[in-house]
Amino acid sequence: MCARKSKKFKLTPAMEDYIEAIGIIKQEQGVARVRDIGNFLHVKPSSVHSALSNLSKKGFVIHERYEFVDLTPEGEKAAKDVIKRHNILLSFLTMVLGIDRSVANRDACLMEHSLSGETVQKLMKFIEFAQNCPGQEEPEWLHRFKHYYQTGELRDCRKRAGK
Amino acid sequence: MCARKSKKFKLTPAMEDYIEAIGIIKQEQGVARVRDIGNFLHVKPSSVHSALSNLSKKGFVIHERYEFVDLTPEGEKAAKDVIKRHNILLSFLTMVLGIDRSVANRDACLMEHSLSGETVQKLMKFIEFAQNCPGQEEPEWLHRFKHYYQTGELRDCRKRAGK
DNA sequence: TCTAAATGTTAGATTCGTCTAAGATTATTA
DNA sequence: TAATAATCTTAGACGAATCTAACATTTAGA
Repeated sequence: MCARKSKKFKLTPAMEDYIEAIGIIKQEQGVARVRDIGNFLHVKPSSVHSALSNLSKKGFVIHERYEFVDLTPEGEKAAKDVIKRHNILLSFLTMVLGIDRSVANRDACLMEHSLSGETVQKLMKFIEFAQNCPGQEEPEWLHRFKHYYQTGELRDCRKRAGK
Repeated sequence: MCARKSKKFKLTPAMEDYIEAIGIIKQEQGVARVRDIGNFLHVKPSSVHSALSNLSKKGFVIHERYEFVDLTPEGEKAAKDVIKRHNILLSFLTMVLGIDRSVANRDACLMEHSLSGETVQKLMKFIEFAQNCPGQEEPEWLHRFKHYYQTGELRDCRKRAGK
């Protein structure tokens, strides 16, 4: 339990952040520049540069001197994957737990690198479950949770029918 | 969104891991030695040593040459805090999402360093809510989620009474 | 067009967390 | 108790991720 040294991830959290940033910036602005990435991640252009040359060697980004930054197909795939993890966490934190969006975003940014595939899957299903209960804006159990959170009071959690 | 460089944490994830390990080992075996900590975290004794001298300078651990390792009151507090975050995540992953314990533990180890106070609070309440629904081993909504997860089928999520 | 501002790159330093290898100390046991 | 085993410490190296400061290139405006 709690071993240090990940092994599991080919990409470090930092590298995932760069790839994610490039994906988001490209999506928002069409192209990504060194400066944009630096602003997005709050690091200096020189840091971006060294990260990019690393990711370039590893085959995730394309970056010619003084040019725009782009993702390779593998980079695109990685970006989509991190962004998905981020959004799943964000949805859970805001929709289910009712956490403030900015706090939720910060937490999601940090946690998005640590989720196993299994957890991503199940969390996604859980959010779907919370969203898809038909015929209402919010399912009853979630409403009850919010009530419990605010008042500390557990209202009728009646036994389920079968079993 | 997604700024690198935490600023927020006085303790790095690595340092939190060391403190947590010491707390757990002390709790299980009475005393913690360099070697135990190294085994626990899968790092070499020399790494433990340098971490300890760092934590010692910062006032979280007490460590005299060739002696057992101990936590200062501040270290105890920090250990309790991380362990709590770990356990909350573990409970959520296993009990609510139904994730395999070993996977859940691995995820919890990585995520435990990234939870804001607000998220810890709400997640704890959520688990209490799932546990404390009276008169049953598992609340109905959780049962429904598991059904949904296994079959993809949403059973009657009836409208809640009021509102 | 040519110069100033913006942007990008390079070199070199720093911090963190790890390692290996060698030596020091403590514990065990023959 | 003396040799051996286990444990701990030190020294030095390395990779990752960042920074600052100086320099190069591109872009845009006068």
